[in-house]
Amino acid sequence: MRQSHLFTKTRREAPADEVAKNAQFLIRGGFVHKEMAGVYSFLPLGLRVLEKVCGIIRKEMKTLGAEEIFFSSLQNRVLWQTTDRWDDERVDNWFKTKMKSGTEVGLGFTHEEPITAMLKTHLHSFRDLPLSLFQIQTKFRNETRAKSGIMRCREFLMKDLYSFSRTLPEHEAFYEKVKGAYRNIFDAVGIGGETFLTFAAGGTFSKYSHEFQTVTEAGEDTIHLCEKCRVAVNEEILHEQKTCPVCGTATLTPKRAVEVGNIFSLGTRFAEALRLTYRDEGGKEAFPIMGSYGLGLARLIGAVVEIHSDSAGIIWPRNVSPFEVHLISVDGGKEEVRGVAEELYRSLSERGVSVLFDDRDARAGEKFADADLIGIPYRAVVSERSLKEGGIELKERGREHIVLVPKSDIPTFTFA
RNA sequence: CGGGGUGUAGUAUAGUGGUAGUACACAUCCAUGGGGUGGAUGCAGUCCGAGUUCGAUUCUCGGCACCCCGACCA
Repeated sequence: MRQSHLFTKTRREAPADEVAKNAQFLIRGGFVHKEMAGVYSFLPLGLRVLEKVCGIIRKEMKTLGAEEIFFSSLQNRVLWQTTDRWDDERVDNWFKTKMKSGTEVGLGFTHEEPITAMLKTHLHSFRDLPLSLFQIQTKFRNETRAKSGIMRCREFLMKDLYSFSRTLPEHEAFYEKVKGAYRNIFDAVGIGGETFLTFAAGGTFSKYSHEFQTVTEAGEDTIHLCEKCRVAVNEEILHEQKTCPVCGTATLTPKRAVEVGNIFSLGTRFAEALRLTYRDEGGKEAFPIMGSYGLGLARLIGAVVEIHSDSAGIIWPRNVSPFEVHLISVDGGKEEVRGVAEELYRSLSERGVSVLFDDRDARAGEKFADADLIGIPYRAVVSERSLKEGGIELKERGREHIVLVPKSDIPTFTFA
């Protein structure tokens, strides 16, 4: 893409009303736009990052055998009354509104109810199980206080996955597989090293639920980390779990962290309340055992920015970068320099390399500063100087080392 | 939800009970062309409402919005 066609502009200064690094860089770079407190829209660069993250998630969901769906945001009040989750006394972060008729509807903050209810139409036999469904969809939560930039929003994208199993061992096996899938996702987006499986408050059907907490000062939870086992205990259950659940040590280090994902065992609570049953091998009526697995996309992106950035801007991990290469033409209007840059842009594009081509009529310093802010991992510079020295300069974002690639290598050059 | 704070141009900020200033951005021009270049000219603003006052962007009250701390976070 030509940067001259990119409608977003970078900003030199961070907005006065953002303190979180993730929001400051994402807004300065033109990735997102703030609509109101806790509500952010995605702009072209941000959307490209989002699509990369979605791609990584979809791949892992596919490996799990989950099928993708896309449910509505508007929710039927009767459904949620059935499970006793409509009352504001029970769930206080609902956004509710009314139809013209006066009938109340809710904006979904999660989707156990509608998905369970839908399956009454499609799930009848043990042969239909196990089954897992996921979506990447907008959730609404009426937070009393939005904070930490894009980390705690009132409207946000969530990947939510729901599993339906016949037996407890079958459920537990899937639950463990999801842990592995989540690990792969965090590794792929570049926060695997800072993200820890964390034991948190369970519920009716299990002693614990599991959270995936990414250690960062921008987080709002406190976890107690066992450095050896690389698992943690959420402070909220520290009164009942004072030691590492894996090795038993009491030497735990408190850390600030953000919950990027969580997984729950739900048992038959929703299936029973909504009367979702199937016929088992013996022809008897049975309830499927459910699990629910969430992953906040904006939080994930926010956490990546918090971890992968320096004073100049973002340093995107390759897998989530909006483009693979930032090609900068420092031509000052000189035809021969521009010609080489255009040739390189065409050559890379033809080979399927995604390139942000800074073809703007701007000075070198401004282009470099923008490139550092936007944070694409590879930077290629074509200039009169580089051509005189023999070719094109290549540099990795976040590193000082520059290599010179001969112009003749352009048609075949690949990034390591 | 409790406590605290802030609303001035597209952005970041200064200031004043009496014509609102600076920087960046933007527009035009000249010079320049490897780390946000120099210069000239131009465009653009006091959150909304009420009150006090001869006069309010400034003071008072109300509203709205935003931020921070805490509580909350199926």
